[in-house]
Amino acid sequence: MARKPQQQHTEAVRKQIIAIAQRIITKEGVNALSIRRITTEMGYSAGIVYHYFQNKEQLLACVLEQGYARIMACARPLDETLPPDEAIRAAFTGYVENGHKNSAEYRALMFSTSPQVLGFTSVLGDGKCEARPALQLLMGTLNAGIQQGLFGPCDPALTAQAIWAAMFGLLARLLIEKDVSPAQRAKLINRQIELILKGLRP
Amino acid sequence: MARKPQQQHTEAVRKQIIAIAQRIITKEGVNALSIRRITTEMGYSAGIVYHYFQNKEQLLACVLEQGYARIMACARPLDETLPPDEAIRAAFTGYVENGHKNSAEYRALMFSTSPQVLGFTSVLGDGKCEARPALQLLMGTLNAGIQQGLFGPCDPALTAQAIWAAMFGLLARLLIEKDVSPAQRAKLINRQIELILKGLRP
Amino acid sequence: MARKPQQQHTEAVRKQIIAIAQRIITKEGVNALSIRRITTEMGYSAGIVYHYFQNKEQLLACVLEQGYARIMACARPLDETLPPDEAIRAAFTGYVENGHKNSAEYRALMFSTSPQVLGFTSVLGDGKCEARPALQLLMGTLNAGIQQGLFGPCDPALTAQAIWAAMFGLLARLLIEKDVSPAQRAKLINRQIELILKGLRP
Amino acid sequence: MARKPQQQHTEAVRKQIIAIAQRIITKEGVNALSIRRITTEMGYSAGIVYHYFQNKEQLLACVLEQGYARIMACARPLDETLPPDEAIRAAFTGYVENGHKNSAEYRALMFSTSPQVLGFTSVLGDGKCEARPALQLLMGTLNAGIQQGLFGPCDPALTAQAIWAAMFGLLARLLIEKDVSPAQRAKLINRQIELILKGLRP
DNA sequence: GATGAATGAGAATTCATTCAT
DNA sequence: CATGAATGAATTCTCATTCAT
Repeated sequence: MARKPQQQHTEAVRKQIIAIAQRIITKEGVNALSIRRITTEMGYSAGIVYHYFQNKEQLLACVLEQGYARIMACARPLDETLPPDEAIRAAFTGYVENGHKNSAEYRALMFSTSPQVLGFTSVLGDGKCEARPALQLLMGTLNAGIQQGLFGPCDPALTAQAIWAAMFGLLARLLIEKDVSPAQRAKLINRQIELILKGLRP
Repeated sequence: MARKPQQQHTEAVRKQIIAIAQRIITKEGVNALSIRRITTEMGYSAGIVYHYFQNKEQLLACVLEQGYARIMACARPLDETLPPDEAIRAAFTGYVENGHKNSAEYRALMFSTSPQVLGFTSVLGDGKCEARPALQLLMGTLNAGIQQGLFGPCDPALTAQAIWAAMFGLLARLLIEKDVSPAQRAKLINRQIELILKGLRP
Repeated sequence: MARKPQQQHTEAVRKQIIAIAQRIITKEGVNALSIRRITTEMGYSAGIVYHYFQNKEQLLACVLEQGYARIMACARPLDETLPPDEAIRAAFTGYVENGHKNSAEYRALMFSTSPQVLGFTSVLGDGKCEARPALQLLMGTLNAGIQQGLFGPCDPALTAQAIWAAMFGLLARLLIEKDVSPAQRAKLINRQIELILKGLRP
Repeated sequence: MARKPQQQHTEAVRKQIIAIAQRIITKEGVNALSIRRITTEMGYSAGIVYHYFQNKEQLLACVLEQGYARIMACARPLDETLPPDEAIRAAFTGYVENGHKNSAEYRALMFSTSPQVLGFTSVLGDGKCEARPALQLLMGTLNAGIQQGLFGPCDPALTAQAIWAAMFGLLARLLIEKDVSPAQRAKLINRQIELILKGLRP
């Protein structure tokens, strides 16, 4: 009977740690994150973090994993009722805009070379297309397009990776170069998608 | 009379600082860079840096600027004697392979959000195509291709930026995900360029 | 009725704590011992220790006491069927070799200045010979040797302490200087015992 | 001109660090030594230590080296004008009494297993007798005694090590067991030396 | 121009211990 | 009996920076 509120509290503190860490990263980048800052902001002592996490590294991994989940939850998935090309256009427009909104978090996540983070962000490896839901979906859409004669024949795995890398590149630079105007951003997104879709033509 | 050799010496020390910093970054990444390490390796005392640079930040900017110059110098420029599509293929293959070789330095450079660094690495802004020699060249090649009927009509500035972003995205992820096999890397590069070139067709 | 199994359990936990602490000390030295490590290895929470012991210090004293008992149990006692000189030779050879095997534990024990530990490890005080079974035995052997004319007359208590200190010194330094070869170790042990036995001659 | 006082000051601070460290060790043992404590007592900031020493370990080694030097300087060396047995008696009486006076320091030194410290405290290894001046002297005295017919023939190196270990053992236990009365201490020292000298007889 | 002393802030971790539950 | 949350003090060490000399 007494356990539930306790558990809730426990979970709450853990979540609070993650939340504050997330906020710091989002606002000031991953280098600004320190155990001390988190706990000071919480009004707790520094040691408490080691109650809930083994390491700073592990804590960071959790934070980024949560961030990844959030981003993925926000991302409009490929709409399978649309024609493949329209689906791709819609999904990636959403993807870039969404990433742009969660700028710092996305950057911390997608630029991280930590093995733990790469565990769910890496996409280029041979066979990664099967491991990543997003890429799998994209591959499916490509296959559909090919069967419908909308797209020319191609290796769908490699192509999915190429498309993903291209869109990532645009988003990455938009995050790095902060002062691109919204109008220019929209134009770039459109042009990028256009280029890709034309590249897929039979 | 005595000033010139003095100035030369001054310049030499400055260059040495930058060179060592560059080496550290190249070998061990930007986080391994510390004033102490630089000066210790030089056999000087730490304070010396503040005679030549205001800040660590400013020093870093200088280092990266030099790095940028070096990378640009290494990059195979667009070969204007080749047909435009071949020129693009050759240039970007070289670009990615080259960036992959200077991994840490390239990453420090291209992922930096420092205004000073962005001063010569930003590419997405409206009008940036005229400011960046590399993009200018690419734009020229695109124009040539369009005139030759190889490429369909398009906004060459926007297209150059899109192409550049796409290739950057691939390189960026190759740098982040360290364990992509050379074979897979080659395939990805090829597929990416193929996709782009097909996207340019009339 | 329910108390007895409870008490048994209580005792069992206490023993387990001591056993694990002993293992840690034996393997990694006394500095590697921490409450957390003990309880983690037990699958208990850290607080549990304070149900069974007042302090880390007190816990440590208990551990060392047990260790002392074990070492004493292992030590080949003086064989009263042998001639006194042979008995001494055999016992101390065994003593040094045995201490060398349980290196870390022996060191933690014999170098400890904690009053609690000294309660059963001190040997030099006036009258300690009667309080320490090991010294008592040695004294008996000396007396036997004297009566048999094997050893010259002497104060047996003082002599037992001197002999013990001499052998302790050799063992102590063997533990401190880790890289003495087994051959050299054997030679030193022999020489030490030889020196002592000759010193006892009439 | 300005350099000398500077150098003097530099040296002074270094010495002060060592002196305070020495005092802490002497008073409260080697485990009580911390960088913070040293610098706080000096009225300096903690970082200063790393100006003068690379490590805590290195600092400790310096402290102990100094301590070793001091102890050695205090130790009455073997008096070569005395007959060998008298020389040994005098030297070791002085050695034990002296070690007893600098109790904690001696303990920190002689019980340390740090390689750096063992570099000048180890004595048991094969050939160490040639490397340690003190042992060399003792060996010389033994040889003299043998030639004079005072001592029986023996391996002088091994014997020197054995004697040294025996006396070390007595001193070590005197340091560990703090409450041995001066009278008992004197008796023990005498008995120990007696035992050894008798052991050396032909 | 160059040094070396010195700082102060901050980094991650570890630990023994307490206490309400 | 046992837990788990929490603390607070301690640990070594690193770093950018300043400044008198």
